[in-house]
Amino acid sequence: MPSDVEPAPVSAKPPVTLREVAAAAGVSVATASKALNGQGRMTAETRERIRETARLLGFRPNSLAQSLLRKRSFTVGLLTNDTYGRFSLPLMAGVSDALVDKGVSVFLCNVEDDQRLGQLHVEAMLDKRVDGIVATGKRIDRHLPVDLSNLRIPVVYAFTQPDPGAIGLVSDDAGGARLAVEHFLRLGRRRIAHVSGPASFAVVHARAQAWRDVLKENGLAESEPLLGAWSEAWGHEAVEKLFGKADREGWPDAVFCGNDQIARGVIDALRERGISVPDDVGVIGFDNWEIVAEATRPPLTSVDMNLSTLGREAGLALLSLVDGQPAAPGIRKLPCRLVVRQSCGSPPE
Amino acid sequence: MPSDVEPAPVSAKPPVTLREVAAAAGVSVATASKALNGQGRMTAETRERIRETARLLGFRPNSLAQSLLRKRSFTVGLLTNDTYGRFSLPLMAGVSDALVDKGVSVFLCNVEDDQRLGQLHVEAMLDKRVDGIVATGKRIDRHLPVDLSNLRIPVVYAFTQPDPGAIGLVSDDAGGARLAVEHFLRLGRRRIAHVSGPASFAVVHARAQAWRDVLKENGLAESEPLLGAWSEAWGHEAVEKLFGKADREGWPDAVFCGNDQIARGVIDALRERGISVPDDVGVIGFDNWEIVAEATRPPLTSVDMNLSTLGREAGLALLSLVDGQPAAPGIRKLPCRLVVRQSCGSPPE
DNA sequence: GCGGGTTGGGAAAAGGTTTTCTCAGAGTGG
DNA sequence: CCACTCTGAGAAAACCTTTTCCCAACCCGC
Repeated sequence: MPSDVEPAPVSAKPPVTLREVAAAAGVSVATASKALNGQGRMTAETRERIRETARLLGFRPNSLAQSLLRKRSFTVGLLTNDTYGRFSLPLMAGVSDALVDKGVSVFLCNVEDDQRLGQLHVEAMLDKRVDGIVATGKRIDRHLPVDLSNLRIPVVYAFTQPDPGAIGLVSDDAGGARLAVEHFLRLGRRRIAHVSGPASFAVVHARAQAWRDVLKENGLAESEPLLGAWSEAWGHEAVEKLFGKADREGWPDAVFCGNDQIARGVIDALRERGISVPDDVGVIGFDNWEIVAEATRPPLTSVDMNLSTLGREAGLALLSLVDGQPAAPGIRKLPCRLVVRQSCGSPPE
Repeated sequence: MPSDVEPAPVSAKPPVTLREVAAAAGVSVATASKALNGQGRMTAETRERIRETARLLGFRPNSLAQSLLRKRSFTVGLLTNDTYGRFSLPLMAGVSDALVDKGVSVFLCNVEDDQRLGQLHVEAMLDKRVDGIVATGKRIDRHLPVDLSNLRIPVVYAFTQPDPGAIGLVSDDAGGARLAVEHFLRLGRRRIAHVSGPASFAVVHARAQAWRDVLKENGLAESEPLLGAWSEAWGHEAVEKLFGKADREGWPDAVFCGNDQIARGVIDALRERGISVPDDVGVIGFDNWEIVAEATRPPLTSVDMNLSTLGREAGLALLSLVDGQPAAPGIRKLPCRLVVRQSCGSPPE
């Protein structure tokens, strides 16, 4: 028999159990358990000896067994249909971040827009006894393709349409839009246009309304927002509409865009027309998608929805729900944040 | 007592157990278990009755208990440090897709580049008795900030540097580069430049070498690749270097870029110089990041690394490892695919 | 009617942990 | 020396399912 010189864990060595620790320390499993969990009464000496033994043996409790008993799996599910992860990932990072300290892990499931897949994943989660579910999506005004309304376990909705009576966390789109428009105003801009995405999105209306409100509050002329697609191409088109007329006096001196891609299109189109950003026109985007915002020339000032904070809040909310603390249902809006780069110029002295 | 009219599951009703099913069907738990799993011997009538009872009660077996017994949790961990998910998400989609049919769920953990976080997550996974781990990252030539080499459970590396003796799956970068350069050649392009990322990346060398090889094989003049950053800005700069000289004869008629962002910068810069893509110069990118590739003007032909296939293969490989089937260690390269859009023009008649 | 095979189903252990209950022994006061 | 209270630790149940025996009853042929 080869002398077991030390490491070489042959890959198939079963984990050490509490029973083995107890045997090695010369106590019962009950005592061992209590020693490691700081429960029960025993001499400090005994407790320490058991702990030391456990450490030496590399004992790690089997979560499965614990979960079975405690009826808590210390696991939550994160459901999303955001394939590209543009929104899900920061959100997931937040959720995960909020939970990792408490020893809670996250099942991430992308259900696309597939009912069957959604059903499948939710059932898998339920079978694995997740403690709760965070539902998230790629837009605020649509449900995921699954029904989470009668689930026996808590559900928190983040950045997706919540079921009635549930807890939902979304970004404060109106507030975000205000941030942008007011930033323009502070910089002395007065003719502020708004170019946004399809009218079918709720956020488009929320942002447009806030834009209008701020203009009105400041006694400025209101106009119609330009609604189109969430694309660069639409940004180009919109510039054509806004700056196509010969009358330079009618040109805006600021464009607030519904997302960063539109903003990028706008900035590119302006440059092609020889209109300077930010000297002639300021531009603000929405989403603060760094990969886009930092690549525009000049880098794009943009509204950040603080998705990772949203995720963190969602995680914490779910956790307190899991702990049985009641929480008021309804939609909670979390503030956005303006990330200033160079597409708006500096404030006047 | 309110008549239990039907739904209204009061949120806190414990799941129905096998014991309850057995009681309701008037059999023992053993028989019930066997009936539901198609094991054991009993009259078809009994089996059917038990199944019907289970269905009626909405019984779903407790995965935790099953896992405890079978020593398989039907759960795998996916470790990544790719915060933006540019690479991880397609990969994860593939992994998940390969596993969902087998009833296996995926823990996604982003460890950033944080040792502590990595340690934490790996231990959590181990405690939860994941059946295996897929390690993935944002570049092929770096290790994750965790040591997975002595883990007792199978590990498959996908799109990250594997430990020696382990199984790794990566994209065939050289093959992908060949695809691009040969595409140019088929279109009649002869002066093919290469603009890529930092020299510190292994893929940069692999792709550049393949580019050089294809040129040499075809008796074309070789030159040095232009190495810089993975950014649009570098694409602009590179165009300045390549097309700055007055001598038009020395200009390339094709640029093969190390990623799509560089390609985008190149295309934009060419347009600004009045050089037509694809008429004067063809451009190919790498990564096929649709969000970029479809927004360039014209849309960008790009090499796709088939990451979701990579993920799927990784998932299947892990699964067979978990099932105890031996697999040859080493790095397996999966082919890339050229996605043709409009940045290279059409083949000559 | 009886030995032997088959059939239908149950009892019990196993998996690893937590928790409640119990108990033996030690210490204390009278 | 006795009754009582602590103290430290163990036995066992519980969580839920699977699986390995095991057993009773039935059927068959002789």
